Amino acid sequence: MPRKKLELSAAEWEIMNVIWDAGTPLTVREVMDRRYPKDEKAYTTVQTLMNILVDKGMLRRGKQGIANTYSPAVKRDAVLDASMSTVARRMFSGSFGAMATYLVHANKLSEEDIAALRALLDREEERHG
Amino acid sequence: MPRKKLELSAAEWEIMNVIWDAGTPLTVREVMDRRYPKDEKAYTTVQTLMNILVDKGMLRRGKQGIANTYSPAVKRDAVLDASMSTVARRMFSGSFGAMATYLVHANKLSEEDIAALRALLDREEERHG
DNA sequence: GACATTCTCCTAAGACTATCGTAGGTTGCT
DNA sequence: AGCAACCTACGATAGTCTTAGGAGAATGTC
Repeated sequence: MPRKKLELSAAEWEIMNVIWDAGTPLTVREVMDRRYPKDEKAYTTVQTLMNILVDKGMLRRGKQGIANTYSPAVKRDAVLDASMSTVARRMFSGSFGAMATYLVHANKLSEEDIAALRALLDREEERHG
Repeated sequence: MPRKKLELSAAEWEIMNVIWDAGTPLTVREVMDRRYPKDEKAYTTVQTLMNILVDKGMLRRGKQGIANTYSPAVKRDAVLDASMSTVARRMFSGSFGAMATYLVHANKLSEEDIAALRALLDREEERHG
């Protein structure tokens, strides 16, 4: 049975990001070309990882000629939500507010980031009354 | 040799949080009492984890009678910075701004969180001119 | 002194991750 | 038909994470 946990390792994130960005199904070769053009990882390593991602229910396998193709089986936002919840739980006692505070407080945001964030907050407030 | 990477696994975060919160050196038993009062983990498991944390340079070992005591060797903020940078790199193409946007956009913040965040932004802006 | 308790230290199994090699199938060119 | 290029499937290895048991030292109690 497919596993349920919507969590990804570092290497898995790299690959999922390529595939989410692509918008169309990709082969192992295409992921290689885009993400590891200098063979930073072996072809078979990427292949193995992508097969694991199928097992995890993250990717869906298709066929294009002889080659397997892979497309997302879950939305990036869903994985993002699950992963960020885990981060919040581990590092901020479960509080997303504390995480936001950290970002501002720890000087992680540029001037532009701050301006954009403020604008976003204004818009949100308006939307919700 | 001590390792350098300022990264923690899930179980390691649990323990480090207890010790950072305490403010004083703690024994394995004390960590057990505070975090696993119902023996959710075996004593020796916690002990092993704490020894690993010493190896990683996260904890410093002391003595209190026969028992070892453990205190933080690194500041929580330093580990938070390193870990959040990793998260940003993996999940938000390295952008903390994108992470902040996500928090607001994905409805992860309560009314209070948003108000507090806005106040914080105001104060920051004032501080920097 | 004997016994229970409480430590420490050492060891290790099981799962997951990351890495890659090898064997063998398809395709297409000459 | 033969060969190179490319693909898949499978297996092997090493490392980390999580968990915990067992041996043996120190301490407290009777």
